[in-house]
Amino acid sequence: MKYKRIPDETIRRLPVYLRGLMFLHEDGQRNISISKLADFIGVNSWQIRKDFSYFGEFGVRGVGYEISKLVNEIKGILRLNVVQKAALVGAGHLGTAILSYPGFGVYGFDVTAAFDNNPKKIGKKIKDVTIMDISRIDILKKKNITLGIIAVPRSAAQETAHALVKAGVMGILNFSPCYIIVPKKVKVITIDIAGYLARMPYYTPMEKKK
Amino acid sequence: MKYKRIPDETIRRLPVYLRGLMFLHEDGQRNISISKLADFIGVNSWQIRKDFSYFGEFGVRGVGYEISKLVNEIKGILRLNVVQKAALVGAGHLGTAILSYPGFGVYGFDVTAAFDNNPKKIGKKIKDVTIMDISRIDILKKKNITLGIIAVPRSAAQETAHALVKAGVMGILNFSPCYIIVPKKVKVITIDIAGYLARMPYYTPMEKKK
DNA sequence: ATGTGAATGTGAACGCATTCACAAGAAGTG
DNA sequence: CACTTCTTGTGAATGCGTTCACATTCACAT
Repeated sequence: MKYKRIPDETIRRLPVYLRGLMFLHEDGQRNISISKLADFIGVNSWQIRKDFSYFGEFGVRGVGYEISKLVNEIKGILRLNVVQKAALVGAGHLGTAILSYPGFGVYGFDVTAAFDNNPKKIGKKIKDVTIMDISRIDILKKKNITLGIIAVPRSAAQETAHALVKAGVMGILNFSPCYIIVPKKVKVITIDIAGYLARMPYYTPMEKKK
Repeated sequence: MKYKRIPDETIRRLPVYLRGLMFLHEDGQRNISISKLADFIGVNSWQIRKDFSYFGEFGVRGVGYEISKLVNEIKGILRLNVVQKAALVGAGHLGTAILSYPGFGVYGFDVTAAFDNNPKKIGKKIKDVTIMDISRIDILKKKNITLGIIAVPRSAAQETAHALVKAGVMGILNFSPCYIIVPKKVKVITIDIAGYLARMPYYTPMEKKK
């Protein structure tokens, strides 16, 4: 394999592959061919093969892949083979859903800290995590937490991001529907939940009224 | 303007532009230049201009854009200028968060129905929406609801999708971390919340332990 | 040993989206 | 009215990612 720049799109797809493989493994499957995997997760087989080829040869020609090996390889690439700790800011409805969501654990994440600025919420426990006052955010440094999740109202998003960065966070998952400014070294991924739905009507032309 | 196929990526970005423009309008701004808008939402100015150019000329050369006009144009393209009704399936933590989330209203969506299969939840009200038993999903046809939001556990996602399609839904926003099979005419967008976070460690190399 | 079938891995071709460079148009100034 | 400045709109170039076609490798059967 020659060296080639790895497309961002490939990185975006790796968690999808990983997820599918882990579910298959849970169901008791041990080996799989790419075309079966492709059908299971709904992408093209050549796409998966190409994506893997950037990182090495994980399968055996003519035979297929050992799922557990593949899972470990992808985890290694994404650095998910160690537990990654994350902190949540904003314990509203969305924040609560995030703390209760089992999906993060699947990828090896542990949301181990939560903050809010509403005194009524401070001290409450959601799934083993006690909500702390936002002023105590510096604790992240001590706890060695480098990932932050923003689930605050839009108006507070920028200052929250700033506080997280100051507390040593290197990656931010931002659920506020706005652009936030951070130092270049910090990676931000913004998810505008409603924005995804907003594309839908474009693809689903209205039924005509009869 | 010659006709050109419209890139999917352009459609993906339109809600981002729309969101930014609406917020600026709320703040009292009436006119704007693309470069200002680009700074505000964090993309390149030529990207926005190119995206707009697929649909026509919305601005005045040398002058700029009238925000309200631009908002209407984009809403028109995305078919968001009429209220779009959506139905939620799964009233767990995530479902509750979605029902309470103000962001959908910004784009003109109204989540007007909610379903669950847990008898304990049936009849409860969350933000004016009463949760119904999933068996009553056929009501969507009568109510003319053509968008569905899936917030059920992964194991129930496929059957939920099937039920939604049978009830006449043409677009599905799927929060279950799995691929779901639907007829070709139905548009599915899957959001694996944790999957976004899973990319993060790749971009944020671990700090070395000292 | 040899042939057949099955699956992987990858260079090359292709196509699409981003980026660039510049023409076109509007307003303000002297 | 000429000139400058500002900003939009777009054809063309570039570059990146997807798709293809096929060489490669392994297992198994005979």
